[in-house]
Amino acid sequence: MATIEDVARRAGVARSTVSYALSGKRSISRETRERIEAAITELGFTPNAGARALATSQTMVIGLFVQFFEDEFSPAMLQYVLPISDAAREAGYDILMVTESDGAHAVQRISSSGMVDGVMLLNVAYEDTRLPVMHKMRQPGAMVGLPRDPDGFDVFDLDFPESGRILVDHLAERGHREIILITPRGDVYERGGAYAWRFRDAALERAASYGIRVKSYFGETTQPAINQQLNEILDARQETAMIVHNDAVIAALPSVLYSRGIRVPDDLSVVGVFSEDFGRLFSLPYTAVETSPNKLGRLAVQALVQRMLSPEIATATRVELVPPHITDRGSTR
Amino acid sequence: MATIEDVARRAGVARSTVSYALSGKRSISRETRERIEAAITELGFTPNAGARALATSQTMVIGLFVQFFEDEFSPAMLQYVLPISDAAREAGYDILMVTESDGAHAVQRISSSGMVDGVMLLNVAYEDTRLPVMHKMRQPGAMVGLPRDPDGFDVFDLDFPESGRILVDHLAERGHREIILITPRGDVYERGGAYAWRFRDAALERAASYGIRVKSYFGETTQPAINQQLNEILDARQETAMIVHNDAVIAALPSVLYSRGIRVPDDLSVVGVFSEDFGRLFSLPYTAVETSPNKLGRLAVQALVQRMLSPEIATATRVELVPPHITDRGSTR
DNA sequence: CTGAAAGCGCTTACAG
DNA sequence: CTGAAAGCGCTTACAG
Repeated sequence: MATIEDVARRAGVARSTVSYALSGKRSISRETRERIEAAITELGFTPNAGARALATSQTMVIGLFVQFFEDEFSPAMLQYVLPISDAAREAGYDILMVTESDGAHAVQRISSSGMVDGVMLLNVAYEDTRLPVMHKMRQPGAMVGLPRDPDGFDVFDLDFPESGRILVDHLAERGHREIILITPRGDVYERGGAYAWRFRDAALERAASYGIRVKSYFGETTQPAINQQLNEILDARQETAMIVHNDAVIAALPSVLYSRGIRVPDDLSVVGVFSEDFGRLFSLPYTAVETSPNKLGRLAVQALVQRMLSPEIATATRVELVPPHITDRGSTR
Repeated sequence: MATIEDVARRAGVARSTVSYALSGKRSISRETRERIEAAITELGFTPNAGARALATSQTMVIGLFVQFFEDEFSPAMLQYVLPISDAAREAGYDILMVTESDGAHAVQRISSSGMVDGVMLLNVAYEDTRLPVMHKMRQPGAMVGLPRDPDGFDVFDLDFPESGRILVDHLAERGHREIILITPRGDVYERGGAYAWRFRDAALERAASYGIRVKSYFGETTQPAINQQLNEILDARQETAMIVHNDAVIAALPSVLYSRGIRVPDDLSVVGVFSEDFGRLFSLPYTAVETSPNKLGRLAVQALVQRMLSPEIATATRVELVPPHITDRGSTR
């Protein structure tokens, strides 16, 4: 591999001149620049990223920490990863994707060895074990998902309480007085998936204010348990509407309803919480709160990039709950 | 951040001694080692990855190049990414995941800057534009998916021709004489997704040898086109069996069949090509060739790691077509 | 407008 | 068993 030294020799200049030609940090005479450019082309020179990182203390890499839980539905994750990767690249950063099950250890390992300029967390739990490590590392951090202690980070999340409320409002306006609510699985609550109870508590409270009765179930996440549970729920059903806040359940819902001959919205009103892409993937004909993974991912990257560029704001805390928006697919009475 | 110099000073030894204590590449007296270890703990020292990479020419990072095509079904991709990431970590490597749409440029950029020790390609096309770059780069490469010119790389793929044959055999043995075949979308052929025609050609040839008539369709990949096409195919159907080699179509199939009252296998035999995880995700009750993304991903990583460790084999070519295996879910006559 | 040199934080022959 | 020093390939004050 050609080094900057090779280029300098070939162009008959000093290494520093080549470096400045590359960075544009000082003006170079036309002639010199052309000789350097020619040499670079002829030698096929690309600066070595490791050497550059060592000299500048900048790797131009963002660490993306993803956790996969057995009890969660994986396709949703990709919706965040892709926009994050794209947004990072647009800002000139590459993505080191880390999927180790011991997330705290992974963050520690990657941040302390200086492999990345910033850390991005996905699938954040309320008491996330990665947060203590994040607080001590020298790089700035951002995340999608609201933890208990977001101090010093950029945090983006859907406004889940408001999501719960507007779905209840939507059904209340249409006269429903008894509602089924299917939530994430119980484990998610125990693990501290804040989105689960933030959504549910707000929905229950709003329903109570209307005098609406809500029957709440922890949804399953794997087959055949999903279908079995749905059938049991539907066997016992007296309610006229259903709110589903569980990706795996809503993905399975159309076939279960078909098989039972339950028509939506004539026999049952259904609303959910999922992204447009997710809905398209599973052909879901249900009105839903859009979860905007795309938007959340991009916002988080942009905020993180800002933070990496200006250490002054490195200690500020920014929590942004994106307002929910209902996509009406006509699945309610 | 503490450096190796800080540790050396604190332990009262030379930098080199600390380095050797870290790597274990020469014996250190008990006392000295203990002093060094204490210093490391007290200072919270972790070697700087960039400096190490510069000194050793090893980054311990694998570049994973993923392409997302509009006309392909994304959830399948994650099934490869996860096992690859896990297998890499087990071997001591991290994953730089690159999703740029210009794959050739991305490989060029990452490999020439020395950010990775090896390159892994996913979603490989027959005439993959990334291959020419791969042939010129200095790092070893591996891929999942068979290109026209695999020279010098480790290539792993499902044996698609054999997959097509055993599915035809499976239906032939059960007496089917007329079969519907739904393939990937036409674009995939044009783009050079070899798995598409390798599977189809072999299936058609085997069917011909039995005197079985096959009606072949390019499947759609997005709703509502999928359902519409399926309905048209089923309206015109005279066949007794269906082979589906298209993720998006098979994911949508259960609800279409439900809605038309077509029972499997009583009214129609159905077989597909998908992984166990994929089948679980979409609750697919169909007999299928297992695509083993898990196995393919891990094999490719292991081969790549071998290659990175022993430059002697760096020029060898290894093409491994994993024999297909049918998972019988009772969806045929 | 350009060069010579120090320094980033490691590893590894070379010496003893 | 341990140290002093060169070198990996860049960037950036410092000088002119």
